Amino acid sequence: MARTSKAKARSGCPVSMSLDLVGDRWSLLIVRDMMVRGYRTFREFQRAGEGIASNILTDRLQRLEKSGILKREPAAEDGRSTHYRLTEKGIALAPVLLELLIWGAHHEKTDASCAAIDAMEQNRAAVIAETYRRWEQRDPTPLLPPFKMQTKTRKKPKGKSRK
Amino acid sequence: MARTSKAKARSGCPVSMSLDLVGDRWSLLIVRDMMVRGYRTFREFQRAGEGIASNILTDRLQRLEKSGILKREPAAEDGRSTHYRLTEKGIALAPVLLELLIWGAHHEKTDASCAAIDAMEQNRAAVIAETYRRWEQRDPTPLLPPFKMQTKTRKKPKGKSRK
DNA sequence: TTTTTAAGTTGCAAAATGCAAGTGAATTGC
DNA sequence: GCAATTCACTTGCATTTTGCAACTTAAAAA
Repeated sequence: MARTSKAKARSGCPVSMSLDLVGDRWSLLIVRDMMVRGYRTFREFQRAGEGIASNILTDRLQRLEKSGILKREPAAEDGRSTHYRLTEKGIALAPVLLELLIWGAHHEKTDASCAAIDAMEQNRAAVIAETYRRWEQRDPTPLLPPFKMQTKTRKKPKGKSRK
Repeated sequence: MARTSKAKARSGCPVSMSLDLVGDRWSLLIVRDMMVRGYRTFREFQRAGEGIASNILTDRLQRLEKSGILKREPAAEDGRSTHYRLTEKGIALAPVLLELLIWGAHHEKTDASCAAIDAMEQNRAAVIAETYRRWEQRDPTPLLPPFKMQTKTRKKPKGKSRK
């Protein structure tokens, strides 16, 4: 059940308040899917995310909508479908995601190319600007391709996964 | 019970891997306490954090230690006490926290002074540099003062809380 | 008209969280 | 030296959140 909108603010610290909204394992992944992969539908989040359950996805989409990070709009081309779109507040999370990306790439073994990360790190402003441009123009071209999903029971395959 | 070190990586995406480590409601608050407030002991986290239960705090500290974000060292001056200290990997979260701070301050009603946030936003590199300096020199002076805690059952008092 | 598909909902089991009380070793106060 | 206090946890238990599989409803396709 989605929590009611005025649930709990733990302190007046901005970091704490930010984490009240997006401090869980899924919210920022959904925002990432919308921001850098151009995903817009429930289906896309569910299939191409890293295995979120549909009830949790429903809950997170509702919470993100309530906190003003995204909004839903009916899909023009298909009456069954809904498009989710980031608000200005949502797209403003771009720097947070970029720093999480850079940090993870430096300190964990990820599938990201070092060269690509270095390039982003050297050009943070340009990456952010391009992210905003794509959002403003509703350009759904992925900024980054999705990374391979890990299967539950086996380890990461040894081969070099992406160029 | 703290999860074993090779628990679950959900995908090779750096953002996802970062969130596997710090994507919960408490981990980044602990890092913030260490980074900008100079807190070092269990006690300080427990009292001045925003109400974390002691068993959860224990669990988070263990997890953060296992993931290499902080390390524990016995307190020289008191045999009962332990000092927690960020590693290089931990202090490297500074940009993530700074962006969360800026985002929260802009998009939520927080207790942070607008002028202070603006100053940080205009001087990100200087803020990060100062954070690193304090870490390197083990300077425990708070970079930012703690914000007021919210009580559970009543709303935020109306008076202007901090200048 | 039947079948598929999108976007959920529902029920239930398992895990994580929160709370209060308790533990044991080190330290302080007297 | 000894009782009281402090620090860093544990433990037990209730509540909440998550994960999983199956089911539903409306719209589109065949």
